[in-house]
Amino acid sequence: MLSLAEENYLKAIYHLHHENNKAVSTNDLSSLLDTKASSVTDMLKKLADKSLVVYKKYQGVKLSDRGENTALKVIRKHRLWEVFLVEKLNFNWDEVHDIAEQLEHIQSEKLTDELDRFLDYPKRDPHGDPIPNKDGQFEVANKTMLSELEIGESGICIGVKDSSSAFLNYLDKQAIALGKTLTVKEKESFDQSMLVAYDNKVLRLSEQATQNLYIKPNH
Amino acid sequence: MLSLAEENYLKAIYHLHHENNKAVSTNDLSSLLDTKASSVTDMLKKLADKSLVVYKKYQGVKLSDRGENTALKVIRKHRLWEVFLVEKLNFNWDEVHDIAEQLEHIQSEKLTDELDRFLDYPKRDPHGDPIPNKDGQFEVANKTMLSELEIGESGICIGVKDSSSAFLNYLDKQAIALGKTLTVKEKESFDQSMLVAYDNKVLRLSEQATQNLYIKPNH
DNA sequence: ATAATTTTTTAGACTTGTCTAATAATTTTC
DNA sequence: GAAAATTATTAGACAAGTCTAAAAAATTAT
Ligand SMILES: [Mn+2]
Ligand SMILES: [Mn+2]
Ligand SMILES: [Mn+2]
Ligand SMILES: [Mn+2]
Repeated sequence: MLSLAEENYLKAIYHLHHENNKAVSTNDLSSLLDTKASSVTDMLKKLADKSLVVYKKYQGVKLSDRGENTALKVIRKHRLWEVFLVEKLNFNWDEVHDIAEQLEHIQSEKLTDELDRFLDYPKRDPHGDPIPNKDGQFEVANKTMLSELEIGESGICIGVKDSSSAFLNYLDKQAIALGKTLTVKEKESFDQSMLVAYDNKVLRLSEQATQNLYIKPNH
Repeated sequence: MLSLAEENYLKAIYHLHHENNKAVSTNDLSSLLDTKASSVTDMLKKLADKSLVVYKKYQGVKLSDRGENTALKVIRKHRLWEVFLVEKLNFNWDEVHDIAEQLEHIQSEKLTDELDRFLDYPKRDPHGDPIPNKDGQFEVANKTMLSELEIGESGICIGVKDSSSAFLNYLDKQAIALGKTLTVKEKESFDQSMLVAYDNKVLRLSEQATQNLYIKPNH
């Protein structure tokens, strides 16, 4: 059975690997996990000994099949608990991440699967991220960044890249939520900001905002 | 913030203290927690440094007010999660303890209180144990051991002392559940076993069984 | 009241996961 | 292609929580 620390490393390696599609560097792990690089090196050796990662000195690290499987289980739990907190316990989407970071380490396959059933097998978490099923499979959505849309194009907001409280609160304040249809009215070449229409309003969104909103484009 | 180990010690001290109403010994803690006595001594010193317990060498340990408060919070969480698992996730009462041992350490007051609300402020857990409210208060039931009842007396089964899987499974097999009315028909002085009537049957219960069933006596 | 037994504490060690400081390898710059 | 900068690893230390073995205190028995 894996420790909390080991599970967190596997999850971090999974996320970083699927961001850039190449071996994950010690420093990237160190900054994501908020630990020193030397601690990361130590842990990578341990994970390699347990055949959870493939690690060669100075060449970064990748998950083994077993490692990826384990990471997906942790991610599944994280996202299911986030759904539970929002759907059943009245939490807002900006409040759930830290608690899910704790709950994702609870060990009980029956608990996970019963929770999944209780929530009616949700496909996405409150931030739009896909929830792996019991076998680790999940649906990849057809999505682009809002910043990629051209003037006149529109699409449905289906997720956030940055799920920090700060960004989620900003979206709440602007009444931008998952499921809303956004239409690009103008793009400012000076600062890449956009005028975006939705509901009955038009709003200017900064580049930081448009580069963190996932859109399912219409057509 | 307290570690998982510290919380488990506080909870163990709480339970042992309220069993015998006297200072808790190192060996009793050691056997309940399944650690060596020397480890217990080490931890008691740490807890005393943090003013969570009152500890004097060779004289056992008691909880401070802060320590008792903390223990009650952990117990509250443990029992609320047990209710959740049974009421919402289809768990049987003999399957919930080990998972609740993990869930009781999740840190979020809002989570605990929302869970309480979601479950409709339950007063007792699946084993009949009282659930402390937000302020640590709980209802003490008027109860005796089944073994204390005289022939002809009856009462409602409201809890178990031993909540091991083995005992709970045995009760399931005999269809003895919380809420059932039991009537003592005979007591055997040789082995303290009892003939007990409930539903439409009469059953012989051993001393081990009758000393682990809590009864709310009629009148 | 001494001896024997039991309980508890101390001393020293080990594991996990982390850190700092120093060193080594790799990559970038000129 | 050497020097400089960056990235990664090693060496040695530390805190938490545990262990074994030995010593000390308390309790029980004679
Ligand atoms: Mn999250
Ligand atoms: Mn999420
Ligand atoms: Mn329990
Ligand atoms: Mn219980």
